[in-house]
Amino acid sequence: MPELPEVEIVRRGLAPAMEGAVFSSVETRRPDLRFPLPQKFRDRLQGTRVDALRRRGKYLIADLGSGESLIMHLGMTGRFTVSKAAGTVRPGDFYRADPGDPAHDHVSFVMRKRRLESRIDYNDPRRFGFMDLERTNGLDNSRHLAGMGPEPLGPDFTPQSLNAALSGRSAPIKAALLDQAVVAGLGNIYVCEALFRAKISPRRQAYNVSAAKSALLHETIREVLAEAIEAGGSTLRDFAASDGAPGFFQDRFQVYGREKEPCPSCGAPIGRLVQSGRSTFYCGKCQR
DNA sequence: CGATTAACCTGGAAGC
DNA sequence: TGCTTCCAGGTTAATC
Repeated sequence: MPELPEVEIVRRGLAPAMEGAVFSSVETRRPDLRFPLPQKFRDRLQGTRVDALRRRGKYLIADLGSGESLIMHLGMTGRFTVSKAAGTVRPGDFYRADPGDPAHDHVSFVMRKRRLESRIDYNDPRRFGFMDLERTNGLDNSRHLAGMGPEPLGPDFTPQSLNAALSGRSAPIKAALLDQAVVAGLGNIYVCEALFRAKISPRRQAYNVSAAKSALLHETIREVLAEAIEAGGSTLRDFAASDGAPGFFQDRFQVYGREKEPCPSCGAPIGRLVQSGRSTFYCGKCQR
């Protein structure tokens, strides 16, 4: 579920509980998620302060006072929920909207900032998510972040940089945009939406996207991501902000999940095809 | 080297 | 109702 907008919504929800707070308790209920949890995971977190919680593509990164960073990825079904810690709550305060299946609460943190305690639960049924610890220094070259493309909402993502990244590639533009090395943070939904807005066929080979179309695509990528963040992300099945609130951008999808419905631009039925094993939704008439 | 596919894992929806 | 099959927001190791 989580592409860049959803991860950004999660970051904004976790930041008040995590930034400036210390891990007072770390509980793991299994040794691994997608990968084994790092060695001495609890020891390296407990008592450590979080200086900042940031996002890089679909990754969440908590920079710690210890000189390490906690890297978190939500995979497909990862979800963080923030609630007040047991013990500090008053009766009726312990409200956790839609907690999901507790069988999949794999990691829990208790964060303490002065006298305020927050409980953070990580729930992930499919366990495609992971957590890792790396030195903050040189993090951009760590195994998870090395080779990652520019942040689409940042200054390094320009019409020229996108055009250059696409120029050497013969893969379909759909596949190229899913490659995190081209631009960070896009997933299946927002690639479909951005290509529709730019009226580019998902089948077109990346190097055949003209400079003018690259510039338009650059604009539609930023536009669709910014609008999605503004709407609180997209909730298809199980995405929710860390306070349990759903997103609303799914109501504004123009093509994603709308096979056979009329194209909002020309009225022709929306098509679906499978590219690199994933569904692509598009308008065969508008997108060339 | 770049591109495509299979696999990781579970749950929900659709089909029979 | 119950069983089977298909599909899902992501990444990556293996194969072409």
